[in-house]
Amino acid sequence: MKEGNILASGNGNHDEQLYKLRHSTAHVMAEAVLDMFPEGKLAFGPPIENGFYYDFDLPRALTPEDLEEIEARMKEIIKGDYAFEQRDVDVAEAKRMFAGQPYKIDQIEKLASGEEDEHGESGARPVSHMSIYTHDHFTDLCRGPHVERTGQIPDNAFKLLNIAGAYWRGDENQPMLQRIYGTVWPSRKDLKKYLAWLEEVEKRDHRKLGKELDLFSFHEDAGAGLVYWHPKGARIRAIIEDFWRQEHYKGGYDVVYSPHIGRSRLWERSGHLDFYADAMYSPMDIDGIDYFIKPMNCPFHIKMYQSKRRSYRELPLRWAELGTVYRYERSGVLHGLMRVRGFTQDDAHIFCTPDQVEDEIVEVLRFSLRLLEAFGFEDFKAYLATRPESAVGEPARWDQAIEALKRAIAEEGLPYEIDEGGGAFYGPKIDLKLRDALGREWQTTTIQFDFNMADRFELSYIGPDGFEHRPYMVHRALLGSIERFFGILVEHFAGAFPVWLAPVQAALIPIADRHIDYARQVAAQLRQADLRVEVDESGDRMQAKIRAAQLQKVPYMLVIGDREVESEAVAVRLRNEKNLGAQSISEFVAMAQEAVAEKRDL
RNA sequence: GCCACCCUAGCUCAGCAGGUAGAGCAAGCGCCUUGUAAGCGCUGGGUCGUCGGUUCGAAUCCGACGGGUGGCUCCA
Repeated sequence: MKEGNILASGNGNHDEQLYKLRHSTAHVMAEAVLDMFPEGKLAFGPPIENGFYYDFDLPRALTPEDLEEIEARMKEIIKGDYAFEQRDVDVAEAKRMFAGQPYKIDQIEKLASGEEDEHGESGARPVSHMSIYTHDHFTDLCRGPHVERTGQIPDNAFKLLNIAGAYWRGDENQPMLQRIYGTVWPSRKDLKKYLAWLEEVEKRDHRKLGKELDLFSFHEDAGAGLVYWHPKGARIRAIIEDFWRQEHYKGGYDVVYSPHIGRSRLWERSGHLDFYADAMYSPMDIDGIDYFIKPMNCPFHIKMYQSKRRSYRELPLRWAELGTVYRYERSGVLHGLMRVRGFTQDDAHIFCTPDQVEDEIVEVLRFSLRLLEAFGFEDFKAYLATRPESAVGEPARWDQAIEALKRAIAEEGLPYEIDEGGGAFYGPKIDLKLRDALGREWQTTTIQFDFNMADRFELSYIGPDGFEHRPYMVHRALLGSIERFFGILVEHFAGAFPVWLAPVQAALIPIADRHIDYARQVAAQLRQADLRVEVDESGDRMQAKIRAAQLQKVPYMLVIGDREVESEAVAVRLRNEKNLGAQSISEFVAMAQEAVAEKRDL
């Protein structure tokens, strides 16, 4: 997950300034840290989106109190207004200067040998000189650029945010370093804006809202990463799934169901046991035969394909399934609904002839965008993932498939980036990321070109020539995982779901107990009109009932007192605090149904 | 899995120089019968994540395990 750039200036010069500011602040922080820990070892400290970090190897673990002290020291360095001075040194001098800094020496050697360039990319040319930057008494190996003087860093617009562990060079076999994340902005106002954004992120956290809105839970005593859908969460999920199913039928798909476990031979054949055994749940022994709970649905759909002879005349076959899969995710990566061990893929496999595959991929892209737009998302970006190191299939087929995916993206006019080596072992893929209401990117859709499974299972169809041919497979999930997509929706809407998704669309609020009977009658009528309603029969006063509905983010609050009973009406209040006054039941039904049909907020 | 931190009633949290637990909200009951974001009162509720250790004595100190948070690595 990447944080959105809330300044979103789109101004290249501005970005350059921010880069310098953040990079320079990282250096100032490193100096402050070394002041506190003279024996500390420096690793890398780059600027990043919205801030910077610096990795250190320190004699003890940092505490939040240390951050305050480091910040105070940083302010002094800024006040000192030291110049950032750049110069080039040769390898020998660089090694001398960083003699006590093993990570820097490592970097110098990698640069000198050409093993890595200054971006950490491999295959660079050996260099004889390298750039260093000095300010005050701190020097770092660095290609810059920096601001001219430390005094140009606004001392009231930076903040150290948190401490985290990070492996040296991102390699889990290397030492664990301590990383300090910080943020810095051109002005105090910008910093405040960013901190407010972070607060908003926290407020919308789906784990917090999930609890407050009674949508789902996890149970440590019953297993980590396994989701329990409460009635209200399940209600929303059912709506999503119903909509999904209808759209798929309309889009020329068929919906299928498959088992949750399968014999080991299935997973050997598919290659999953070779490539992903570590991430699969351990086998269970049934009558002396190993069965695995499924980490993917594809082998099952393949078995169905094989259930009879296929003709080119019935292709493409588009089989979709809301298939729940289980994967053993390492404990440290679990995160609310976003990363779980049991989840439901909105999966589908398309079996087609080689000359159909490109059209199919274009159509899947189109279909996916249409589906996601229905949930209120508008901003998408594509990522084209190419051949990973451990892959099957000849490079020529990969190249051909990648070209096909490129053409599909071009046809939809989507902006895209190449994700080098990010493909699945069985084929390249297009991932879609959407941007949510806070500007954050989330990966949902994945469309994978798979020319491996069909080979492994020796799939075939009879062509017009009467001979057997190998079909191509496209593997796709559009919402991704239903659990994760639901979490994204919760955060995107901050729990205030549009009417069509709201688990309770209207809260009926009788002012006094004598209005309860009428409220129940109204509720029955609304249910007949396919609206989801609840009558608040608690002993609370009206104000408290409104507050309760408001906190539950119920779109419509229907207040019922003597006047409404008398005139067979309801007094409509919206969750945005607008008061629409009295409406007849049919008026309200028409309004609510329209909001549902148009998938509107209210 | 790795580093750091955290785990006290359903929820949010207080209790931190070790002397066997509190608040607000929620819940149950009662009073009030109410007009657009919290009416009042009473009551019940916790083997302080689990196990082990130190101690006369542990929610409080130490260790292991489980779960979580922020990152790193990983993500078919």
